[in-house]
Amino acid sequence: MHTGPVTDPRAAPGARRGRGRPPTTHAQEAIRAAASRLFAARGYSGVSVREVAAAAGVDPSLVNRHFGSKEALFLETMAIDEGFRGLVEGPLEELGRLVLERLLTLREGAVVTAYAALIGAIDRPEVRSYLQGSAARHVVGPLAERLRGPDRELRARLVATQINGLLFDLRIGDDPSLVGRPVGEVLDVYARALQALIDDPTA
Amino acid sequence: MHTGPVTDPRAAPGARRGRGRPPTTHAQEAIRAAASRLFAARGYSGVSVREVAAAAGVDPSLVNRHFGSKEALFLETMAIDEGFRGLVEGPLEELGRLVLERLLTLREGAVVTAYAALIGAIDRPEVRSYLQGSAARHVVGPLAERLRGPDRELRARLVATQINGLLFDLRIGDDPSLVGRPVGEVLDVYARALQALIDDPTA
DNA sequence: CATTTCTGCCAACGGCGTTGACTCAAGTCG
DNA sequence: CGACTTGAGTCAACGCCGTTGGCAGAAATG
Repeated sequence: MHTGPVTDPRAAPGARRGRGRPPTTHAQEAIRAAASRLFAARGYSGVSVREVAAAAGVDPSLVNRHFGSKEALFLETMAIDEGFRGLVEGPLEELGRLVLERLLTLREGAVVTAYAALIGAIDRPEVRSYLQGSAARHVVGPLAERLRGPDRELRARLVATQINGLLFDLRIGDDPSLVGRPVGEVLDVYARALQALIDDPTA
Repeated sequence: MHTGPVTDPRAAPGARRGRGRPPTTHAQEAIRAAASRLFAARGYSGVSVREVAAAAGVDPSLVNRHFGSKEALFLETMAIDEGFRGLVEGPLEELGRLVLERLLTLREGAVVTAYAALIGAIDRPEVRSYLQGSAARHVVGPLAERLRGPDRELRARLVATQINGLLFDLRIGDDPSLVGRPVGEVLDVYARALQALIDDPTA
């Protein structure tokens, strides 16, 4: 059930190879597209390799041949952490609000959907270490440098904790309190909590 | 490989039943004990039903006969939310600190271990709704009643979000920043963030 | 004692992620 | 050109998974 042209000459077995050839085949791209859609919609454990293969119109063993394993495919399609780049940039005095505006704008977008899927697969050690690294790269690291006052590293770490809490609750809340609520309300209230960690406590 | 006395007369097939009989059999208790230990140590997806049965010294099919399914057994052994009862009791002025003291005291205890396992199984819809209900019962409900000022429900909800964030990070942090650190440090810093939601913003 | 109830055992089901052997087209090079 | 290598795609199978249904037999019930 793939909509693309089945008669695409590139789909023929033993597709072109060589120097000038693109590094991915038709089947690889179909697998990646199907995996992105299915994992985002139903999570890691809710989608089987055979299902991805069927949606992509290929043999199940091709998935592991091209991507190594189900988990590697999952990380390759869901781990889009450049979406969080620059999350903690901006003036410190209003950074709490700024971070939340960015997160809630991202909401419903591919980045947050992917993060929800990653959170659902937190049992997997490799997913866990990816999330650790992502938080370190995009939140703790950049923020700790800019904070003033004592406990900079810890405060930055706990800002990441608050962000994780929000993303986690967007995940466990299928419809409820947070989602569907006017963005401004959540924003104003939670921004105070974030700002309490950003402000220099001795000032 | 069960250490208990195999010759325990109660272990004989067709153990006693009837009015005065305890509502569980030897096998049921062995399964429950093995499941508690294994799920707490390695999470939902890291433990198979057959493994629990082997550790309990019983046939795998007995697990589903007595507990219905793997997921039901998991919830029955890990869902110990009475451990969070009274979490948000105490004077509002220092409730942020008080809540964190309780949580970090619980840390390393069975309650937090079980919650880590539940968080790891957040993909399962029934686990998700259990966690929602638990937060509503022990945090959002009792706290919203006591808060003063605007947005009481939302502020209580976001306190639960912050608690979830902390528990989530205790889960994804296998060893690092938060765990192993002097309890007082995390406590003092994060308490400010919690208190920012508890205090009446108009006061 | 006859009947019901329920524990526990066994074998099997369909589905899972993954692997290895194989075919065959495309590219490489003597 | 022809031999060789490379890698995509196919097929069948492996071992493990959660779960189910049939069966034996002891305990409770009358």
